[in-house]
Amino acid sequence: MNRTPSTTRQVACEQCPLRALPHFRNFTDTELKFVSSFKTGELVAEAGAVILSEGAHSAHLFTLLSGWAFRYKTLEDGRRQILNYLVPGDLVGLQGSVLGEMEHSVETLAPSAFCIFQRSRLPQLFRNHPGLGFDVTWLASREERMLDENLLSVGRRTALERASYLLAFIHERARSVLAPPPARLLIPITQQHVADTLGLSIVHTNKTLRKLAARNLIKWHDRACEVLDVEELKAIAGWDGLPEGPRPLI
Amino acid sequence: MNRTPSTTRQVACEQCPLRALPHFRNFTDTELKFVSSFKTGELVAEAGAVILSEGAHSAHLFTLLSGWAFRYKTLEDGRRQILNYLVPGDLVGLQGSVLGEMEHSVETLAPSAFCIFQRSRLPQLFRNHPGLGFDVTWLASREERMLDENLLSVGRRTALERASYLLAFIHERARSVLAPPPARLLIPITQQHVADTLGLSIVHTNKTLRKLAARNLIKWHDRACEVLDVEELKAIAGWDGLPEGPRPLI
DNA sequence: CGCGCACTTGATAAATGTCAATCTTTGTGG
DNA sequence: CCACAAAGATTGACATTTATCAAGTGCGCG
Repeated sequence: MNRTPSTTRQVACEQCPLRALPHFRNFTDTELKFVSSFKTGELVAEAGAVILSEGAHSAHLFTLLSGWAFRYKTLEDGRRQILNYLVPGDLVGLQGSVLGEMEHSVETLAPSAFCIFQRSRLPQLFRNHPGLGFDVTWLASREERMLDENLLSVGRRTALERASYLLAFIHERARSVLAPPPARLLIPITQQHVADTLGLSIVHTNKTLRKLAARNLIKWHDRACEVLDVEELKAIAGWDGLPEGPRPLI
Repeated sequence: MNRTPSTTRQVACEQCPLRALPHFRNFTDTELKFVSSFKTGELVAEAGAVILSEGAHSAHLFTLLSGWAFRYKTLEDGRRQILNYLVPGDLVGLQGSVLGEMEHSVETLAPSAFCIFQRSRLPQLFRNHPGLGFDVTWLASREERMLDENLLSVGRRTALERASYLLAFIHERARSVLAPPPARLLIPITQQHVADTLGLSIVHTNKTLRKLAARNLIKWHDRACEVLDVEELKAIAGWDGLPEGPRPLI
């Protein structure tokens, strides 16, 4: 789970395939130019790579360009809580700005590429591009809303509701950043990931997922989950879905 | 639980008693002047007042000036999850910026006063005072870190650990914004609040709190909790405490 | 081929929830 | 000043959910 990632050359933001999606708001040329200069490189990693590590200092912020990853924290005895998942376009590492030391880790779920930004240039971003500064805040606020919902889920939903919410949630997030919606969307997670997100044991998670599968709402593949009926999952969880207008991409 | 709050006249930020505390970073005169003009009024409310309501549109941001409050979400059938607590200096309402509609509610726990800001003037803040813009992001990021820890707690800590963490957490936060540390600090919550924060039933919460009381770590008063031994609570939870450097106050 | 990892499953244990009373404190009205 | 109501806290008995333990299956890969 700790293979070394590698850094490669930069691809210009102006040609970023993500940016073309309707999901992301249009940037002005000036903004785009700055973001492009803000980006200092790319990080390519295979599945299971730890990109950021709890307790470590990191000089970087990352935006997931392609692939899948997740944020998590652990207790001393190894208990792990997954906090959220990253889909392409998600910015991560901002939390470290508060004191420089990361309080959570980030690990990839699949081969992934990240854009690398220098944390030290953030003040410059705020100074020269107030609109982008606002966007960063907007993204932080959006992450907070997702955490609120996850907390509600773990604290107050039943095991079946939690699992339904989680899979619907990830599915919706991934859908929104996939160019041509693929025929089948396989979420590359194991049941251990699901368990660590829901705050359940792996055995109980398995039994819960089987119930969803028995109702034809999901299909479990090897190390991957396919959502067959998002609407029914959302209904079980009592969740309305993500309020999605276009969002900034930094 | 729904008494009408009332709005009163403004008190200048330059004389804000909070700002004098070492806990808050110093602002330049220009920054202070802007913040003061950014503030358009004050909201005074008694205990149990709903300041922001899930689903509603709010044109305002609030900073808690004095008192206590909490953020929460509810499911349709009434299950409630408390997301975090507000102590003086905390900014709330930013989340609504993402789409205008609040996705959580805010309610007071004690007689409280809030500074009122116009959400519509946020862009001006970012444009004219990049440092303050960065501060807003910093605050959002800090809130996210607290949520991460709460989520870890609810998802992976045992009932006793959760209760220990929560009380130590609230106690530390309140301590840091109290001018002369008072001899006794009474946290004005009911066991129902604790239950809704920890994701436990009220009965089990009661039994858990009694264990902590039996060990002389806390003392439960009428509608209030007094922490007697923070360090031991932190040890039980395996929590290191808040990394507290000075923070901005907006 | 055999090992490791993910996934399954049944039996049992432990944690937590629900129900139903009781008790205490506080506030209110007579 | 007392009676009473309401809200919060407490407790025991019991039900349900979830965790743990222990095996097994199947598949991919060296």
